[in-house]
Amino acid sequence: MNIPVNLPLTRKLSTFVALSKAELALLDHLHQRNRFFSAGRDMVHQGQSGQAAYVLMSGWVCSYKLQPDGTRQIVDFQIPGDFLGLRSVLLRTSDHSFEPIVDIEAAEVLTEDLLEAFAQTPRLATAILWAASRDEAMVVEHLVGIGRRDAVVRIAHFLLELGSRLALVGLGDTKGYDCPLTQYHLADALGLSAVHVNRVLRQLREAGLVTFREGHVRFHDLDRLVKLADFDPAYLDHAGPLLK
Amino acid sequence: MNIPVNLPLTRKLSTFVALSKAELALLDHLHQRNRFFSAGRDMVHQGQSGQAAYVLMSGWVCSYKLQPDGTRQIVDFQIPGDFLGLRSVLLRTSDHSFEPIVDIEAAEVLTEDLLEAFAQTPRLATAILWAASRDEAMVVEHLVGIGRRDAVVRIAHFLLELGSRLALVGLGDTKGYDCPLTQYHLADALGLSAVHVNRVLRQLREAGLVTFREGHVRFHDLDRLVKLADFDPAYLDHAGPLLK
DNA sequence: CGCGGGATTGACCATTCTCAAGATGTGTGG
DNA sequence: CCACACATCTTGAGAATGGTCAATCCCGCG
Repeated sequence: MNIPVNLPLTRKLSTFVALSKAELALLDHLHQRNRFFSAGRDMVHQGQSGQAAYVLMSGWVCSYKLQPDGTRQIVDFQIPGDFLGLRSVLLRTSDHSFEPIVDIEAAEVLTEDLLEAFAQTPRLATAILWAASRDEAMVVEHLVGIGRRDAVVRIAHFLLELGSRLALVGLGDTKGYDCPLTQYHLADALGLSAVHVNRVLRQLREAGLVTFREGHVRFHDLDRLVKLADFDPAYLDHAGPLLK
Repeated sequence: MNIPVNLPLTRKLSTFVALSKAELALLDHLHQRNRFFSAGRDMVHQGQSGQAAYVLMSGWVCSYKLQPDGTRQIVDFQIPGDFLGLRSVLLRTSDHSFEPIVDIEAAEVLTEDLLEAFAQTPRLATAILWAASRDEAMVVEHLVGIGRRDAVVRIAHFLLELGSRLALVGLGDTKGYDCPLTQYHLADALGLSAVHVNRVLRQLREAGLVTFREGHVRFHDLDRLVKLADFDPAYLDHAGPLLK
């Protein structure tokens, strides 16, 4: 019996807790029921029916809220290794929609399996709750960004945060990463207009800091970019206590 | 043995679940260790030491994050009946600070007491998790507001949301409510400058919609204000499933 | 070849910010 | 009781960040 350690979720959690063989096997077990969703077609889990959560295996998803006036605000992006609708199991979910940005593969996690896993290994439960708490910290950081950072810093910060998250699951490094988002996605996430996103991206590119183009993000001068964005990945690490 | 039903938390939870005598007593038990904090003096629970949560009994608190450049973003306000640092018990807390806006009274909740209460009455646990989930929904709504609403709608929406929350614990009605916030608080919460907050408040006042003055908020034309702000309290109610 | 989604760019506009000057009110020390 | 410091609120003038509208380009696809 071989235990895959290449699942993105496993990889992510392993960064923070050294998981035992049994725990790895349990995680693997949670990844049995794979499902596929098409880009652009909303996969809304709401209320009664949405008793299941998913772990994103490949592809990108965004969770967003639509305004009465037609504009939308993207609350968060999910990348491989992230949960979708975890809160609808643990707590009760808030009412936003999920839209796959590209075709995705996701493992359906049954509530009962998850709870059983929790009961069997408290360490795994801790690790998963850590992940949930990290998601929350990201939403808060997102709030701060929109409220108190100008467009340039906002976009720089966003690209760096994505990079950190992707690196954690092996989908990026200090050079850059693949990124299927359009400039419209950035605009909806960052509270800007697409036109202005375009202008700021050009500015960052011409300053030799970072390129966002043709599905790739390339860091040209990571140090200067980090300094410009005042990027401190502390809220993503959350290391400390959990390593015990 | 008398069971007080006037605790703000009890009042809040009762709106959504009919609590039994035993559950009411348990809630009462959670409110034994009262503590006081002074306005302006940060009560930061971070990491190791902060194993306790509080239930705010009276007064207002805000949770915020400081930026490297000195500006701050207020993430949320807590009013009587709200938890402070609940996530540091259930999950792991993110790293923002708490500051009492006025002198406050708060009941310290020990982790063990809370977990015991959860074990004894699943219904109470559900109710408390509902409250946590509602807090999260508010942060998301806050994010949407900053990202996609202009200053007038933003402020109108904020004042209405506060009104709804306060009404739930008996501290306000459709006429208005007492509110110790300064215009600087509004600015830091809504991602605006204090000067502009002032101008918008004047505008709302002169339009005969709402007055924010001398520690009071008065709704002059609630219907028109709700319409202007596109205010839909759905995300605050979360009724439905929980009433079963 | 024509169409549609995304990216670009310019010109102009407006919401919101910054700076600055007062006004008002409250608490403290003299 | 007065004077002063300090916090809060107000208002004006000018600047700026970011938005809207509109045209164009590029490219993959049926």
